[in-house]
Formats: sequence, structure tokens, C-alpha cells
Amino acid sequence: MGETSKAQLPKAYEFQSVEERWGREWMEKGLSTADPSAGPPAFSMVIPPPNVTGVLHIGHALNNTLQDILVRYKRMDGFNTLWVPGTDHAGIATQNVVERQLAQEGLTRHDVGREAFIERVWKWKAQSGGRIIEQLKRLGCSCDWTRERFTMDDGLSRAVREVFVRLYEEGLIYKGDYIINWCPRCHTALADIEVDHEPRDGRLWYIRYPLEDGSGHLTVATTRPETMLGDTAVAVNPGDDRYARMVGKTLVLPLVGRRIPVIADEAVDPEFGTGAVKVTPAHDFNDFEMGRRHGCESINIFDINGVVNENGGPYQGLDRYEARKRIVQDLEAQGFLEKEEAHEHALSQCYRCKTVVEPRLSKQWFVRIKGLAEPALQAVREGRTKIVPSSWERTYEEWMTNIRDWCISRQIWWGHRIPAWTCSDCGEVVVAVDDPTACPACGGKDLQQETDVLDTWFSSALWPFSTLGWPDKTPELQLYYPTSVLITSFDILFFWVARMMMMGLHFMGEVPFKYVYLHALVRDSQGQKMSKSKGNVIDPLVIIEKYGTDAVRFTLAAFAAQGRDIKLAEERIEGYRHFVNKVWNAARLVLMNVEGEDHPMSLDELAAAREGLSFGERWILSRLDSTVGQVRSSLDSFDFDVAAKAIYGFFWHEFCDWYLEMAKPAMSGTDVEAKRRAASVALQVLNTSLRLLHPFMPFVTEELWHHLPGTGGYIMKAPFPKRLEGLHDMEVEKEMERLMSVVSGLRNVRAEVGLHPGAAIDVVARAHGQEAAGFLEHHAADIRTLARVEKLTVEEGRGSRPKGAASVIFEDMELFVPLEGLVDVEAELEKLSREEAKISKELERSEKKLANENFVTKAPAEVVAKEREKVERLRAKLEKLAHHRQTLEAIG
RNA sequence: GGGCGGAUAGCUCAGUUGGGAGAGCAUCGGCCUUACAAGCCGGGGGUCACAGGUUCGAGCCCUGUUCCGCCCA
Repeated sequence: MGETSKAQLPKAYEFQSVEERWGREWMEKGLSTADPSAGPPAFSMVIPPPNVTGVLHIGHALNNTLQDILVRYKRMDGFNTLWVPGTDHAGIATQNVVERQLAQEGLTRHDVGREAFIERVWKWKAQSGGRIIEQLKRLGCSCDWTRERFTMDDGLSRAVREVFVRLYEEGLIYKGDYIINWCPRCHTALADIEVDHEPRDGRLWYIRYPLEDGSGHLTVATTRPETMLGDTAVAVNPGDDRYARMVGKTLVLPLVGRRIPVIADEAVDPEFGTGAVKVTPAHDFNDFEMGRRHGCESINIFDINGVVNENGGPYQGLDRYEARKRIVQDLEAQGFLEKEEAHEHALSQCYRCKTVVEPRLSKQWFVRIKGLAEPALQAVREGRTKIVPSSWERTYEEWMTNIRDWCISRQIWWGHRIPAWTCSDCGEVVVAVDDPTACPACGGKDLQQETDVLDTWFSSALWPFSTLGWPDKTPELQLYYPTSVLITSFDILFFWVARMMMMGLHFMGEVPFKYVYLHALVRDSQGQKMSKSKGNVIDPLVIIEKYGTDAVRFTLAAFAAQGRDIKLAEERIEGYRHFVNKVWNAARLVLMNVEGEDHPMSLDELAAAREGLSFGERWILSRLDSTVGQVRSSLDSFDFDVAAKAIYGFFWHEFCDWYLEMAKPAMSGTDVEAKRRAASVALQVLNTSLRLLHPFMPFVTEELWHHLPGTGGYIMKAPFPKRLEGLHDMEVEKEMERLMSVVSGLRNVRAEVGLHPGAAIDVVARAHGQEAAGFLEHHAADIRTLARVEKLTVEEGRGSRPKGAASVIFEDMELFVPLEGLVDVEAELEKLSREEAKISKELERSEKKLANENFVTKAPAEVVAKEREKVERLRAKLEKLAHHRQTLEAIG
């Protein structure tokens, strides 16, 4: 190549133009477009579809960064990859958005009507929905954008109908009157898990219910006195002696006058309140069950707004809280209120709008869940799907075991309308994939479709196969199902993951994904949940503008430790931006030095020619090889943080701080061969590092890739580094550690005596033994370069300390830096004392250990031997330190 | 009430069959040493929450306590 233009990099990395350019080019060239015909091995993922109303928040940024890291890794590593993007129609959330718009015009959805309203939602979606998709592109996500899906697409809607009909025909979907969570604001039923519980200070009211026979009363305790309008019994525990004689008697409901029985039921907790509870089957889950067991009537006292209805007599028309106030007042006035006390209880709120939900008896559609949950449980137990970190498997097990039937009908308009029709003539219910034109029972033409829509999670439960074309038998399904990994946040384990497991197993006969990686939540630096009201939100788009996408991605990956929340502060991102810049500048240096080389050696050539390489070259290649292994194995086990930190530490502190410094003399020297070798090693380490880094920082690596000689195509499609035979060398790595400590020791001397870092020093090295002398001779050149030593003299044997010299002491060598009067004796003595104290303490500990007979006899022989060796070493060193003290004191 | 996780340097965290307490950031000191001041070199800083136990030996294993976070009821 040898194009000089390649070396001309700007001094600092400017991410704006680079990101835009490569983002566009990847897209135009379709580099992330999957090709099912290319065959296995496949790696596939489906995106957790963000709500179509959403904007990218930091949680999305984390989630999608991790997915992209994995998919880029696998793509480079030769897999046929597919990452399906898309959005979720988010029934309630989206409907809320459009209803708010209408409200500004003074309209409700009922004013415009169902058809027009839905049309309006689609219009909104076309205009401002799915903004988040553009933001994902900005984040660098290499999804297959040609396969973007939306849960309300024709294809996915067909899958929804198909699933509904099949489940219905199998008897796994039924309709019935049950108590459900009702949101009086959204006007819809909610599934159990769509309700958030929050502890609140409330009150407990004690109310007297008189016995019909006038023989006294029974006091019940309740947190919701207003529901007494719907009471149809009072229950006590059958084992509760206090109330045994009351069971079977009749009470007169205060304010209402209804006659209600006293019943005995195990579900009653004798410890709570008075041990007697009012039973309101239409407005409490426990009471509903109890009422069923005892055949109690259910009286619905609220309308859809949570306002008392005609069953509430004089309280009709009052909001539930107003009714509570009035009822408590009336009870008190009429002497029924015994007392009230403070009581903390769990407040149930709609997860969408935070309105307090109202348990309510109504006609709803349910999925019979037990039979679906069982295979989903088995799949995880047998490891066909593995949850990472595995601690979640227990939670999954727990939840799946205690799962209840799933309420799937919602009384909203935006969503998949339930494909069930009722014949007006004969009452026949028809459930069908295609809209029926006539009643199959009586031939009647007047068929009314169910007005409810399905829970949004019903359609997202199908996502892993509906996006691949199901129910058709597509090549995509054939190759990419089951998907390889699902990466998502732990908070939707139940909402989504569990349901995908059930549906996937039921309809595909196979798990939807082999691994589920659950990542944590992103919190602020104090560990607080980010929220707009707290004002502690870090907006990924803002910080991407400020620091660049690569820095943001790398930061998120570096903090993505398993099982721990991510506490994110802006300074962290700033720190990793420095790393991006470091990569850039290392590349500048390397490029400057390979500029003149026509044929830099490849990594294979270098491995083959290993014997002829310098010590430093062998070392950095060995470290590179270890790093490749570490990055691979960490990514394979979803330890994104470990992978990120491994490459960070290698690149910055080993490659830049040590190798490039060691290589500078050769690279700028006159020995042509040495020059070519050094530049080749630097180039290949850089090349490999960029490929290791690409999944984490796609943009800067792609940019640099095109400046590197000997590269072609896109780094995005370049092979992910593999370990090479013959690069790894433990001996060299150990030797380098020794060299590093010598160099650090000398640098320390410089710093301690306040010597200018640029000034060269002379060193007299006294080696004890041939081995140490050999080491010093062998590494003289590197020591001179790294510690800026002018003249290095190696002597063997012992001797006195040269006058006016600072020193560094090792077990087998002493290094003297003659400073001719520059040395501060006091400071040197102080340093010596510090070191002596440290060594003495260590020695004392070891000696104590060895004096312990138990240790010597019971500990493994090698451990004891190691300890003895250590004592020897420490003693030798201490001796030397003492010797130096003497000579120093003599000078002073 | 049940379950899970956490407590290690000022901050955020590593610490993998129990065998010499680490990193990054921050801080302090010195340097514009020809890739990078978004940088380089060096230093200081820890009763590993507390109390017991097991062991020759515990940050790591066991028991209990305190505090914090989350999930479920």
C-alpha cells in the first residue's frame, strides 16, 4: 500500500463526522443484512422491542449496546447473524398519547369513535412513532434494518390471531366472570403483574356489625370501609375460639341493612385486626375466592370510573374516596365505628398511569396457564434455556410455579382486537383467524366482534417466531429459530421472557432462545433510580453528542457486571472518551512508523519468526494472545465488563505504556530489519486490538481500519482475532515483570530526588550472582530506554555503596544512581526506614507462621517451602537495607 | 411476612477449589520526555460492616447481628 495519506490523521479524534459517515455507509452497503441462504452456523437475536412511543433512555442504550457487542462479535467470528429490530405497539401507553392529543382539542376517544380513533393512532405512529429506531441507529446498532417489525404489522397480527384461535380450540383460552385489577383511569383490566405495589401509610377502621338477633355485634377491621356496600359475608378463622359460636349467625350490614352470614374460612388471619374480616367478593381478590367457596353473592358497587353505582344506595354517584369519607362519617355518627388506627398497607397502582387500581368483577378472557408453564419450567430446569446470571433461575422457577391464569383482554381500542364474534341471532361464539361472514350454527349474518383487544404482551410473547414469518414455514425460521440469546433487563423477566418461553415451546416445540442474559438497571451515581422528577436522568442522546457513541458504549459495557446495578456518572463516560482518544493516538504513532514499510509482516509471519524477535516484541505478542483469549472467553460468558477491561488494560498500559515506548528506538533507528520488525509488531498488535475493540467501539475502529495498511473491506466484517500457536510465552511474561520492577524502581528514584524526568541518569548495577548479572546485561538496552539511563554499568558481587548515590534494592541486585551531592541523605534514610519497616513486618509474619508447628506439619509442602523461600528473600533484602543504612549514615 | 443480592481505598468495583489485599477514577508531587496535557512518570491511601465459629491459616467457608437495595405477598 504505502499510501502516505493514510498516516495523516488529525491529532485528536473527532467523532461527529466519523460516526455519521460510517453509520450511513454500513447501512447503504447492507452490512448487517442477514442472508438465510448462506446457511449455518447461525447466530440470532430479537431485540426487546421498545415501545413505539418511546425515546431512547439509558436503559435502552445499555440493552442495545450489549446486544450489538455480541452480534458484532459473532458476525466477525464467522456466524450467519441476524438481529431483528422492531417496536411494540404498547397498547395502553400509545392510546394514552393520542388521547392526550385529543384532550387538547377538547375531545375524548368516544367522541371520535373507535374506527376514527384507531386511524388517528396509526397516523400518529407514521408521523412521530418509532423515533427510537433512528436513535438505535445512532447508537451503532447493527440490526437487520430490512427486517424491522412492528407488533401490529399485518404479519404479526396474523400470528396473533393464529395463536389465539389455536389456544381457544385447545381449550387454553376461556372467557368468564372473574375478579381482575381494573384501572379506573385507563378503563381496562390489567394482568396481575401490571400492578405495582407500594407501601403507604393508611388507616385501619374497626366497624361493628350488629347481630340480627340483637345479641351483640361483631367487629371487623378494614382498610377499605367504602367497600362494605358490597359486603355479602363476614369471615373468621375456623380455629378461632373467640368467634366459634358466631359462625352461622346472621349480621345486619350497617348503613345498608343487608342480612349477611358469618362464615368460617381458613384464609382468615386471626392475627389481623380483630380476626374477623368483611367479605366483598366483587372487590377483593381474597374475598372473591372466599365468596366462591361459600356461595356468597358478588355485588359490584363501582362503575368503570371507580364511582359508586346503583348498588350503593344513597352513596351512588360518589367517587370511591368521597364515598369512603362519607361512609366513615356516617358509621361514626351512627355509632358503628369502634375505632381507627394508623396502618401501613400496600397500595396497588396501575403500572402505566399510577392510578390506584380497583379489584373488580368482570367478564374477561384468560389464558389457562398451568399447562403452558410446565414445559417452560422444564426447559430451564433441563438447561435447554440457560438464564444468566443463573441466580435468576430460582426466581423464574418460583414465579412459574405459582403462576395464575393470565387475563389477556383489555378494554381499550389500540391493539389486536380479539378474533371472537357473537351471533346476534343464536348467541353462538365464533373464534376464527379470518373474519367470518356468517354464523356457522344458524347462518345468521349479524355477527358482533368482541370489542376488547389483547394484552400487548400477548403479541410480544410471540416475537421470537412471529418476526421470523410464523405461521409460514420460512427459511428464516428454519435457520434462526431458536434464537441464540435474548438480552434484556431483569424487570421484564415475567412480563415478557416467561411468556415467550411458554408460547415458543407451545407453538414451535422448541425454546425461543438458548440463553437469556439479564442485565441490571442503570442508576445514577448515588444508586438512585433515574427519573425525570428527580432530575438525575442521564440522556444517552445528550451524552452521545458530547462524548461520542464509542465512549458511551464502552462505558456501559465496562460497567455491565453481572448481578450488579450500574451506577453511572458522567465523569465515567468522560474517562472512557480518553481511552477512545488513546486508541486514536496510538494508531497515529504506529502509522507514522509503518509509513515507509512496503511489506509489514503479518501476525502469522511474526509467530513463525518468533525466535528472531526482540524480547519486547515477544512479550507484547504473548500479552496480545492472552488478551485475545480473555476477551473471547469473557464475551462467551456474557462478562462484558471483564472483556472491556481486559482490552482496555492491555491496550493502554501494556501496549502504549510499555511496548510502544520500548519500540521507539528500533522504529526510529537505522537497522532496517529491526525497524521493519518493530513496526510490523506494532502494526499487528494495533490491527488485532482494533478488531477486538470493534464490537465495543464500532466507529473509531472502523475509521482507523481504513487507514491501516494491508486491510481491506470493513472491520465490521473482518475476522475476530483468534489465539495463535506459538505466541504465548509465560517465561517472557515473567521476565518482563522483573524488568518492569527494575525500571519502576529507577523511575521512583528520579521522582524521589526530584530529578527532571527528561534528564538522563547513570546507573551502577550490582548483581548478586551470574543469573542476575545476565538479566541486567540482557536487558540493558531496554532499561536504558525505559528509565532514561545514559550509562549502565553492571558489576558482580558485593561491595560498599558508592558515595552520594541513591539506590534501589532487590533481593538479588542493587541499583545505584550516583547523584554527586544531589542525593538527599535525609530523604534516602527516610525511604530506607519505611522500606525496612515494611519488610520487617512481612518477615515477622512469615517467621511466626513457620514457628507454628501446626503450619509446618499440616499445610501443603509447597506452601511451606514457598514460605521458607520468602523468609530467605526477605532476610537477604533486610540485610542489604541495613548495609545501606550504614553507608548512608557514614555519608551524612 | 417470604425470597434474592450487597457491605473491600475518598468514589465505583474486581478478588475464580481458603495460602503474600488489587484496578479504574479521584487526590497529591514532578514533567509540554516529538502519538496523545483527553497525555507521561511517581507517591499516599484499606481493623476487607460487626460478633462468634471451623482451620496451621479466613476478604473468601459456617452461624448470628446491623445497615442498604430489589422482587414477591
